[in-house]
Amino acid sequence: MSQQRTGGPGNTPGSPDFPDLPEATVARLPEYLRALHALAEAGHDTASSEALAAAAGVNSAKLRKDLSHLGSNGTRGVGYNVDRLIRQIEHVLGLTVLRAVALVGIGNLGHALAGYAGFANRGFHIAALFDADQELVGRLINGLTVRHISDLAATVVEEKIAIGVIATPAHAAQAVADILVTSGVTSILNFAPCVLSVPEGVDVRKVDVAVELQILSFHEHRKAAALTGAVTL
Amino acid sequence: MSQQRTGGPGNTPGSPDFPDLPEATVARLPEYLRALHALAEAGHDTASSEALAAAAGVNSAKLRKDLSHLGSNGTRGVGYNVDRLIRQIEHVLGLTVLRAVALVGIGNLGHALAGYAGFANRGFHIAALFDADQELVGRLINGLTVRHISDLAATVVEEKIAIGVIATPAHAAQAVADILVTSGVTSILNFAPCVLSVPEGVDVRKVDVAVELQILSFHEHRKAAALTGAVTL
DNA sequence: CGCGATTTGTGCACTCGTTCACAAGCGCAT
DNA sequence: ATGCGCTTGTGAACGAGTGCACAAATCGCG
Ligand SMILES: NC(=O)c1ccc[n+]([C@@H]2O[C@H](COP(=O)([O-])OP(=O)(O)OC[C@H]3O[C@@H](n4cnc5c(N)ncnc54)[C@H](O)[C@@H]3O)[C@@H](O)[C@H]2O)c1
Ligand SMILES: NC(=O)c1ccc[n+]([C@@H]2O[C@H](COP(=O)([O-])OP(=O)(O)OC[C@H]3O[C@@H](n4cnc5c(N)ncnc54)[C@H](O)[C@@H]3O)[C@@H](O)[C@H]2O)c1
Repeated sequence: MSQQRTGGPGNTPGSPDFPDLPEATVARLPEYLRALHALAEAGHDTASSEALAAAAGVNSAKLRKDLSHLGSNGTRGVGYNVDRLIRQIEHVLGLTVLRAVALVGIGNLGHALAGYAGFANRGFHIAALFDADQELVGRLINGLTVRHISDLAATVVEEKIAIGVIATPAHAAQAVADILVTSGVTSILNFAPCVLSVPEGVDVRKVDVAVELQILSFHEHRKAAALTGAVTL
Repeated sequence: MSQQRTGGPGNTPGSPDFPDLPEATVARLPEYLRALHALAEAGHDTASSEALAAAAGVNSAKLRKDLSHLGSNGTRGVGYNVDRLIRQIEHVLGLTVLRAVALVGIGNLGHALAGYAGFANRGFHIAALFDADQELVGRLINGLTVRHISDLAATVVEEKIAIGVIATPAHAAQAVADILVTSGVTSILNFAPCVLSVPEGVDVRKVDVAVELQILSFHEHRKAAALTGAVTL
């Protein structure tokens, strides 16, 4: 029943330190962060909303409004201080601590994720790998030993893991989610094509490649129809 | 500059055959499709909006409204005919033809995608693999030979490929996108963490795992703040 | 020190999406 | 045939998100 967005019990409408942002804004902050890192690397130490918006692929008015939600960070007539804004966004996203992640299901996709360098640069540390297959348990992947799923609970506590990634087949995903939640994980990223049911207070996000392709397919279909339609006109 | 959503030139507001759906609805149809397949496999040949909504992880009113956009497909007092609805949604999404996909960048992630069985069941066929690395070119992966990126244009035409998937490092993604577009691809799924600039008429969708984790991180941070806040209260 | 060029922050109008609540429609049992 | 219970389809109210357009603020320069 319960799924995705879950407000806390008290549902703090906006603590002093924490301006509780619109969800759409939250979803774009990581993009801004990436764009800012790119600009910083390119030597800019200041960036206008126009420049930053272009780098992040959004409209500049939207970017300014988004940033205004985290307080005034820019200087009129000048733009935003790149380093300062990076720190600001990282603070808001809770990326000042390196977050430990558990990866469950070390198959095709799990292997790729385990070997992905892009996590470390973006605030995450894969702390442990799990699988149910005894063939895999004990194997070393990218410096980490695959552990049996039955060790998950202990490891989650030990390594202070709050985020779990599910890369198992769909039929196993709910069971894995239950284990994760029971072990104390409160955020899940699910690659299996299925709906997960989790208690309130646990956040779930889903990545489904086939869904993305199907959305593209729809637009392909529409474009083709528009074309043949134009011909018959 | 131009990016994502691009209406056709004539911008058909809604052809007779094609009710041009709200984008939010389009994004959910694949979920409904998956849920329907699951129900069909479980032996149901009819499903109420309530049941289907639960299986797809949405609210039933939303589901009914979404489906009403593709015409009346249900029977009052009974529900939806599962098989009929599957066909209907597949038709709307343009999944009645098996769509050919080109995969570019056969590294860590590309390997996983190339070996993914989940595409075939959901309307897609990986028609060709490309990489710039001569070491990889010629290698056989899951029954497909990796070709050099310079062969892309010819292959796209030959195999009638309209969708490209980019799984190269970010610094190569724009160049690859340009090649894809020049070759005639009109839809791109981008796994590289960067913004792509494409001409109008080309659709781009992006999957960024780190972004998903960062959004989860935000909510983790918020949950933690709410908790410590409650303690000090 | 004042002025013009520039860029932020935001009020406002608008579009898009969600949810409620219920009338209309359907099948079944009697 | 008629009525009853169930479920769809949808009008209407609401809420979230977007984009425009401009006033307020800052800087550099003369
Ligand atoms: N391979 C891809 O590129 C890709 C792309 C998109 C989505 N996915 C999805 O990701 C998931 C994994 O895909 P894959 O190709 O890696 O599959 P896979 O079969 O290669 O790997 C699945 C792994 O999960 C393990 N597993 C099974 N049950 C388990 C359990 N109860 N606890 C712990 N581990 C368990 C298996 O031992 C196996 O190692 C699937 O749901 C798939 O649909 C994969
Ligand atoms: N590995 C993951 O799990 C993962 C997860 C999320 C996102 N990503 C993203 O996906 C992309 C690929 O990741 P990866 O881990 O597979 O990297 P990788 O380095 O293992 O593979 C990249 C491949 O792209 C090829 N390539 C480079 N330039 C090319 C060009 N111009 N034309 C064609 N091919 C070219 C390389 O030869 C290599 O084979 C990256 O952008 C990464 O950020 C990866």
